[in-house]
Amino acid sequence: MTGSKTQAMAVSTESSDSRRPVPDKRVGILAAALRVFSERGVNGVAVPEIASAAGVATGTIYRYFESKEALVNELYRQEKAALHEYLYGGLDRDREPRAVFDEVWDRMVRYARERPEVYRFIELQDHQSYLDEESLALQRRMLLPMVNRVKAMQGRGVYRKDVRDRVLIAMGWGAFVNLLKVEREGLLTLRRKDLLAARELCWQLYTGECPG
Amino acid sequence: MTGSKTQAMAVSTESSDSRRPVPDKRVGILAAALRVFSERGVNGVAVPEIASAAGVATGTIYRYFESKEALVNELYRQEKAALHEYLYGGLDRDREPRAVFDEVWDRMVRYARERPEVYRFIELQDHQSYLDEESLALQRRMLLPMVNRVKAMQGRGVYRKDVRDRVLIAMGWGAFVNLLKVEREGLLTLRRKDLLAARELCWQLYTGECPG
Amino acid sequence: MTGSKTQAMAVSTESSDSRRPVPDKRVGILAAALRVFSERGVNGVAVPEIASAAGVATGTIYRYFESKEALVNELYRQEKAALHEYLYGGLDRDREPRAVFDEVWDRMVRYARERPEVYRFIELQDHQSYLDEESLALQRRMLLPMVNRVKAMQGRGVYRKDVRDRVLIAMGWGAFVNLLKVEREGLLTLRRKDLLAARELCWQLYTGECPG
Amino acid sequence: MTGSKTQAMAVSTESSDSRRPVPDKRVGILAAALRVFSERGVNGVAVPEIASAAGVATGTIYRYFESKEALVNELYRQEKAALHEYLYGGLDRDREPRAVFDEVWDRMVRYARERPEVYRFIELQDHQSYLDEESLALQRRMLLPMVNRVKAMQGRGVYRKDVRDRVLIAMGWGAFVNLLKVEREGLLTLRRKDLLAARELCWQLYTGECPG
DNA sequence: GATGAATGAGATTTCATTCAT
DNA sequence: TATGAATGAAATCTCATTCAT
Repeated sequence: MTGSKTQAMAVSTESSDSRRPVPDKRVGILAAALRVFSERGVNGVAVPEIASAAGVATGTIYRYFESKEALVNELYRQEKAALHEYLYGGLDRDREPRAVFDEVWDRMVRYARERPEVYRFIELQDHQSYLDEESLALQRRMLLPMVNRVKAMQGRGVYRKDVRDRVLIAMGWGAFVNLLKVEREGLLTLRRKDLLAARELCWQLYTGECPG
Repeated sequence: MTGSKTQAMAVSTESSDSRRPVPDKRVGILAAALRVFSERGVNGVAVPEIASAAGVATGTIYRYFESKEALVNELYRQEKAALHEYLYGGLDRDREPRAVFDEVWDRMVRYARERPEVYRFIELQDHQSYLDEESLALQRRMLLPMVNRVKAMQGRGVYRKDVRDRVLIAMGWGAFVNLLKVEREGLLTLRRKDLLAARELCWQLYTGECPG
Repeated sequence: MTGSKTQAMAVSTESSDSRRPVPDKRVGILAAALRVFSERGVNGVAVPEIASAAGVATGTIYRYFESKEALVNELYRQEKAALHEYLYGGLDRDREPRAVFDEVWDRMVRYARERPEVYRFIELQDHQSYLDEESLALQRRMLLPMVNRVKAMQGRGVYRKDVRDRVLIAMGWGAFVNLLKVEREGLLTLRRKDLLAARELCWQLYTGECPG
Repeated sequence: MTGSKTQAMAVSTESSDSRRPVPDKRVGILAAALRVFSERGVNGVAVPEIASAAGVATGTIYRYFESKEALVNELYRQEKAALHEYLYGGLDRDREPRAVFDEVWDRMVRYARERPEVYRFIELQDHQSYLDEESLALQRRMLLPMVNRVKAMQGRGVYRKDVRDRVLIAMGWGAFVNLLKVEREGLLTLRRKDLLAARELCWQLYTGECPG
């Protein structure tokens, strides 16, 4: 973990010594839970449904997780961390601000396309009552690097200073996430052009630059 | 009781001296439901909890609503319509675009301060499975005037044209709503200055204008 | 009550001194209860439904009857007694046995046509758990005159002696009542001819006579 | 699928050595439901009571039946079919009409002795509102062979022709069933002699023959 | 007396969790 | 270890009865 190859390390650790063609029941359960939770909410899904979505018996869930609540928390933390890693992992923060911004935005879009359930799940409101202190702490911890990045950019005169860092972040994130939500609800189909325009918009929102 | 007064009596008794002194049990139930739903989600609240929040017995809920589902739909439609009315009711759309924009934004903020549960409830994801066709139709119908307004502004060269109307709306609304959500989660406290800055930001987002 | 004009007496008592165009709420409630009970069973009807069928408020039921159970018992006793009176009241038992038999049978049929709900209600099984000791006693008491009549007819060599009185009665009554039930279920429509044939059959059942 | 053994194996495993040693929870629930329904009516019994009569937990009922209504229908169809099979199964209809009649009657009596709850349950009125189209169709279908038998006997000059087939059946069945009902109500105890006499009576009812 | 909204105990049904196999 | 039937507490909904007007 000392070097720069975080991702590579992770991969080699993963594949370790024995061929693991079956990605472990625990993983399958979490994946299935993510799928059904993102569709119908945490409270809207019964444990046996998670089990059958995962192709295991109900009881098996309880061999891997103490309770539904524990499963929800674990899933939340895993997906939150994975998203964070996907967005910021191996990011070269020394490049041009705009390039870094575009890279992160593109990763956000790519992730939304690859694993749309993740955003749905993370933005769910109805798991709030399930989340334990550790999950809430993670939530806050994950925010910090973003805040620091924005602060730094403001300090360097790249991002606008007339709006507080957290306000900028909240609005930028909300704009992006709601775009996905609206598309998911079928009110809008996002084409390549739209996404580029939205990226541009967001950049202007952060920096205060004008179009054109 | 011999003359014509019977009716008059009844009427005068009815309207008495104050506006709606009895707020009606139905109204109380809806208000209580809004409160508890916005806190723990629709699936997270049992009917007896709604009842006790409303100060009535469980059975009373069912005198006013066919089922929990019917209650959720009615509440959704009521709040959606009330919000819409609050934001756009009596709005003078012929004033300066910026003045109209500011007015709507200020109403959004004011409503969020007066009735914070409404945004929480309306933005909940977990009532989606409860919503019937009528509610979904309302959802779509409510969007139209907004789209038309944006289209008109784009046509008049006020709002930027390089971003599709629905994309603009989705991002603007998402930015605002997430600001509230983040505040609610305790990650941020919005001061007067922040809200004005956010308004400015959003205007720039719509128009493409530059700060300063 | 000393004379023979029982019926006339009853009528004159009924109309007494004041015009009673409204036949008393109590009577209306019992009538409505009979109607709905006979259709959906005692357990299948809620008290407010009885009330609305009677055109009174729910609470009014409880001004006239202590409970649903009390209402059921009263209705049962009233209808059982009324049926008994209709079938045997003022019957001249000294006429030809066959004439008496035909008369009773015809009354049974007439009553079934005039007030079909009565048979349905009385033959219901699901009020058994509601019936109190008094109702059960009436049930037994009502049987006695029939048993005595059959015994007398057996003694006079009119009805067959090779079958016990109560067996004869049970079978005759069951045959008649099931005929009505089957018609009610829509499996059969009883024409005049069928009813005469059934009467003949029943007479032969009681007496052992042959057709023709 | 190369050999024939797969199936053969399965079969021999299936039938093993003893006749259905495990009477299956489903069967137990149906049996318990029959018992309690026949005593207090379908509407008079709550699901937990069925459960405790069956020696299972309440929730278990719902693993085997979709709803109380589904349970009632299944039970109804099962018992109706079983009764029909018991009465007519393997019957040699080519024997003397009287012998066939006696055989069926005796089976009716035997079944009433072995499983008295079946008649009680089937003749209940208060499950009518529960019965679905399939059950009602079965009801009608089950009647047909009886009607055909009676028609045939009338054609052969065995049963009387002056009474319509369905009227004969309704009266005969009603006579029998009410005999049982009266006995169950404690108004009568049926001895062997009574049952033989009743059988004779019923035969005469069908044929028009005279006693002696 | 009459009303019918309100009540809350009880009915039906669901579901997180356990446990015998 | 995995299974999935079984469990019973809790959820949704009904209804006999009460009581303020």
